[in-house]
Amino acid sequence: MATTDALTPERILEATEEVLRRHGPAKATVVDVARALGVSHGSVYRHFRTKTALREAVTQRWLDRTSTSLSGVVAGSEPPETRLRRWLAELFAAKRRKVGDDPELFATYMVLVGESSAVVNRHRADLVGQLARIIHEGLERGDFAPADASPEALARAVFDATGRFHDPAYAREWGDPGIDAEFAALVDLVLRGLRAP
Amino acid sequence: MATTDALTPERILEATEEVLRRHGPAKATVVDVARALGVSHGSVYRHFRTKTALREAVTQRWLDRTSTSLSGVVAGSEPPETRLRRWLAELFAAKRRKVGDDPELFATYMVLVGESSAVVNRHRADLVGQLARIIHEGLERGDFAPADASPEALARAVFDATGRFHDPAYAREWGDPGIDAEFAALVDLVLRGLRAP
DNA sequence: CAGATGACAGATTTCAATTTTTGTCATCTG
DNA sequence: CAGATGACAAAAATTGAAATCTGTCATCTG
Repeated sequence: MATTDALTPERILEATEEVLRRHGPAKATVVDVARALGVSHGSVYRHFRTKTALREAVTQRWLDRTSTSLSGVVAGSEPPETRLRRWLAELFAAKRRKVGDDPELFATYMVLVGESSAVVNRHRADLVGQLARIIHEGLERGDFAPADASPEALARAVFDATGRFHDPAYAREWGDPGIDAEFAALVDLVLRGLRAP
Repeated sequence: MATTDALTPERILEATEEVLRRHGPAKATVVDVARALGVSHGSVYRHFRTKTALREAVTQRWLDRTSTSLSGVVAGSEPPETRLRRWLAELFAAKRRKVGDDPELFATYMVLVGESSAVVNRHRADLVGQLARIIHEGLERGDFAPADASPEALARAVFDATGRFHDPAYAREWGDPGIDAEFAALVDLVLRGLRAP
């Protein structure tokens, strides 16, 4: 079978994701991954130097799926304010979906957050960069007030301000009643802060 | 000795705080507290039904010291915007001081946060209430724009938005370089959102 | 008799022995 | 000879027995 024969990083990531889904981050071992692929664990180590690197690669792929989907909103043609609202709403929705659909992968992600892994930092920087692009456009068009802060600093502030609705540390609260109203109130406040008078 | 003779809740709390400071939340036992007081652990249980109740009482007292100090800012005579800025800055400063000066009590507090204890919820409600009073006054005076949200909802939004600078989950980042600039940027954004055009 | 005590049962934690896992590498194989 | 293998040492996790801790309560004491 030519398609499944070669042991590629891609195939290993696929198998690792599956193993993580089944066993969770605490129980999943490299030997499990090797077994799922029908190879020895030594072969897995040929492609990923450590177990940590493997976990990070899986998480990165998983997080990138969110970034990619959000970048569609950034590239949209609606006015910046609308895109910013949609972007924040979609980020919140995506995170909620991730907890609900993939609790084990979400737990893996939270392990990396706890270790403040480079992967998580890159993901955050990615998202803040997307925000900065929307805000930059809003400033240029005059929709947003030219505050004395740079688009990057504003983006960071918006990201921080909405942390309760995307930081995994708060995942437990995402099912609370009233959470949507609180999200709406916060987004309104932040957007009033950005908007030109 | 009349002053130290009676076994009062107050004396127990004092001793518990000391034991927690020395051993941390993981190692401190009720027997340690009793030993520090020179009584049997049964006597401690006469005043606090469980070890959890004792931990919560200590934490509550500790958190109340912050609330009380902040309520001075709420009662001040400066314009609401100034008080809001000061209140947020003092909350951030107080939390930083707490981590630095009392790491073990801070760790105890974080245990309760993890258990979403009633004490922590009361503390949060307390703080949001203080914010709401400042915001209410600002709305009445016309300094803040009468958004379609209630002072309480606005207060909650402000509290959530500034979480990175008071939620203990972020304590690790409070020493990062640039944190003060990020705090300032976020406060500016939030205050622009509140301010009347 | 109000309040303290400490023996006690059950729950939890600790610690050391054992097992499993990680990561390396000399060897093998197609 | 590129890539896979599995034996191996060191590190980490698991296990189960022993020790400690929590919470109760019958008893004691000033």
